[in-house]
Amino acid sequence: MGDDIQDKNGGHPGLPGRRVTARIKAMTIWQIPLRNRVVSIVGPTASGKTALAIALARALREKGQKAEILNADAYQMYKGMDIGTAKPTAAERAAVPHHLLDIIDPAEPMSVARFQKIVRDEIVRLDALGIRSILVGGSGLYARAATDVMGLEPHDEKVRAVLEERAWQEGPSALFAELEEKDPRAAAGMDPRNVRRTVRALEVIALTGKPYSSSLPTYQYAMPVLQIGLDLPRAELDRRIGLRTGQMRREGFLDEARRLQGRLGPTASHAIGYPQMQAVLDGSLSQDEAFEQIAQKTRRLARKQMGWFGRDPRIHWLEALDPDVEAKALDLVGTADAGGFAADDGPVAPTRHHLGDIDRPGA
RNA sequence: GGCUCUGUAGCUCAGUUGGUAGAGCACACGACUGAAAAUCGUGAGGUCAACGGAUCGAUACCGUUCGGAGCCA
Repeated sequence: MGDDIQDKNGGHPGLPGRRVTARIKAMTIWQIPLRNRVVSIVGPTASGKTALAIALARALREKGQKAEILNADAYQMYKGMDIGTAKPTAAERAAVPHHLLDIIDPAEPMSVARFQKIVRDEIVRLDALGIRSILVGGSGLYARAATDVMGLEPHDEKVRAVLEERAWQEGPSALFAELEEKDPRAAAGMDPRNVRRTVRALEVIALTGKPYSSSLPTYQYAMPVLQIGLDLPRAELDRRIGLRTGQMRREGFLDEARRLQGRLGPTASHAIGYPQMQAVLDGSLSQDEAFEQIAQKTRRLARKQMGWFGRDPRIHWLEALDPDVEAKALDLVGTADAGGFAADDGPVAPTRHHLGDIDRPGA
């Protein structure tokens, strides 16, 4: 067998370049072949991804197709973290089957690699049943891990712990110096002060003996996918975030956090809002201050998400405020299924102004 | 009314024994492969409350005014 390990791992791009990509595309040999094209809905929090996904699933159902929703959000996978993560409501879940919600305990750690395995298994399982997966998520890395050619290198808790201990003892620059020596290319791609990334690079090198790819693969799908992005003006986004934060407060976010007290693991404890609620429970923060902080952090998250998705040239952007978004999304799916789009590219390369700087002053 | 403290970046505050200023957070932009709602980088913000005095030179010293806080009456 001439099976190439690199390939199995998702391939490390940057070597052969565009030409090979084009050939693979022409042959449509997918790393993960599917009968039903996956639809991935991305965009900032509070842009209406869940609502669009449900509307789309229903519209497809009317056309005699089967489509169900897969959660691609790291924090909504946790049981009990409902209000703070703006999990779809019971009514929404009743409308269309949702998968990958409430699948792990808050104490458990989540990771891109683990998520990649879980979603892909689920996508394949549903596909075999003739069901199309509609992915809904706001985390760029997770969305990419689900649909893109992206092989994750191994991981070992002990190796990492040793490196982290060293970073603590010897300082980050000592570790980075070692990385520069062992893998100059990886080192060139990251900041010496970013301990997290330095540690991971050295971890991979220690485990595989091979250099670490410090940069993300080029945009290439591992399966038939259509990505739809929801865009909206910043002012409107901020307004919605404010409203949603207020709603979380009214729905009892504080009580939810009280129930989860002391049970949040390394990943779950980083979810926006929970540390703030904990501070309220400790008495070190007032509720008003806490919710103001939550809204602020959520706004920042939204900016970050817009930046991340704005860079992906394959996303087909729709205006969230457009009254016809649902119909337009359905059209996109139809066109994609008919082979109307090149496998990896949208019809129009997205430009900066798609991403909500409409309300920029001056001009 | 008297006494004391106080007014520096959007916010909380450093600082200059007199040579026109910084930090954290927020904001803008960016990087990103097993914590990603993470981690990290870069940048833009200030007639140092106002006016006057002394000084080569004031945000800093002196005076007055205005605004805040506290104590005593």
